[in-house]
Amino acid sequence: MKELTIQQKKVLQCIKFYIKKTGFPPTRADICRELGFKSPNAAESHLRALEKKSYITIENGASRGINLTNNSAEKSQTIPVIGLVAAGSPTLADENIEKHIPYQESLFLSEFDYFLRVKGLSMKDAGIMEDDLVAIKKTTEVRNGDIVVARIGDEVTLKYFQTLGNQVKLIPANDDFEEIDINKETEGFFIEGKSVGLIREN
Amino acid sequence: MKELTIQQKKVLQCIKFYIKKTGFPPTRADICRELGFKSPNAAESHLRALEKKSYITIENGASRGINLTNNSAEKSQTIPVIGLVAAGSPTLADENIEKHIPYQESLFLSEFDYFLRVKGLSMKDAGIMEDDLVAIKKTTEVRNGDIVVARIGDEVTLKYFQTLGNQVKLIPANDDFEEIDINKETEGFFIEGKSVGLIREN
DNA sequence: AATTATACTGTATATATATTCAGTAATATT
DNA sequence: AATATTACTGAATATATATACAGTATAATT
Repeated sequence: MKELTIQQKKVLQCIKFYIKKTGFPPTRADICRELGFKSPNAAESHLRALEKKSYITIENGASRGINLTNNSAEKSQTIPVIGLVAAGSPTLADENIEKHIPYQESLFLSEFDYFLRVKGLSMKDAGIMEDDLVAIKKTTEVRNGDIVVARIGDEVTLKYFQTLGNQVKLIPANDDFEEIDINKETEGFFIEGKSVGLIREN
Repeated sequence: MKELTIQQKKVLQCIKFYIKKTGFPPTRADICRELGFKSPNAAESHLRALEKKSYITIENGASRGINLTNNSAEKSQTIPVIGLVAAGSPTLADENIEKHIPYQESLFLSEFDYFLRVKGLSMKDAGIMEDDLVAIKKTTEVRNGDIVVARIGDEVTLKYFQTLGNQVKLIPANDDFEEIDINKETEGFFIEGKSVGLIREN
């Protein structure tokens, strides 16, 4: 896939936007209007360049005969899967990302930012098993009873959240694990987000 | 939403197909070619009828200025959710279907046919909780250890599958529930399918 | 019985549109 | 130093296209 110039990218974006807005591709004149060109040939040349680099195909002679190729078509949105084993904050940095999976906006009731791959069985009684993917929404606003991603220093865990005053309890859903009691203000303590859903691939 | 005539449906289908094929809407002449009309006005009148019934919008003066409305746009594929409480086989009959949810082909590793809404906690230790949606693949080919949808008469349950010879064990993942021992040939006993995944909406 | 909607054919035409040709200018590549 | 690529303006034009108008015919609605 050949790289596009800045102007070519603009034209490609313009085409995508126009199709989204109207349902059909733009004419040369439409592109000129959108991007401020004064000659239809400006659009024409860019289109031919995009065609040459196979971001679009052009049906010759047809009006609005522009077709986005698979390459340039908006990829179906994907969402990252992050391993819980990773030390430190579950960041979206590349090294923490296990893979990307296709994502459907309306999959869960709430929006979410990434999937966390669960390690261990500390939330077993909440039906969260090893290797499950927990959908995490990045937020610090969590309520008692929420299942949260908490970080203490480099340690990241998934636990029930329970608070009273300045004291926070991180409660596992498994008798074999110990509850964690911590002060809200403790250095290195953060609530990274909360669980809004789960998927399991058998 | 007003009903369409047979011809109008054909024209609408033709538009959808044309867009899928080429990436842009058809001209009046294109529609005539596809449907065998001899006058562009045949297409024109149908388009105006579709516009009137708000299946499409037409941008006047623009070539190929046809835009499918939300109503007529292809709905993203959905998959049915069936309540486990339903007596009898979990059929795809309307009365058993709780709702449809958007479905992404590649959501799980295996294909599946429907989601089963879980009632009760008999599979709790397998991390399957009340109201979870278990992705079910319709099949009778199941292996020891699979989580299966079994039906005995009118009773439908989700259990671990274990077999030896002609004897089948349906094993719950919860000590509070009893294992079911049954002969493969028992009248009214069926394996409806097996679990291939799970999603939970918090 | 009169009107309206459906379902076309056939002709005509203004204009929307693709596309070519002739330039200019800056930058990158060979 | 010569050539190609990018990035346009500006003008011209063949043709692709929407769309109006004049009909014909059948079925549905009022």
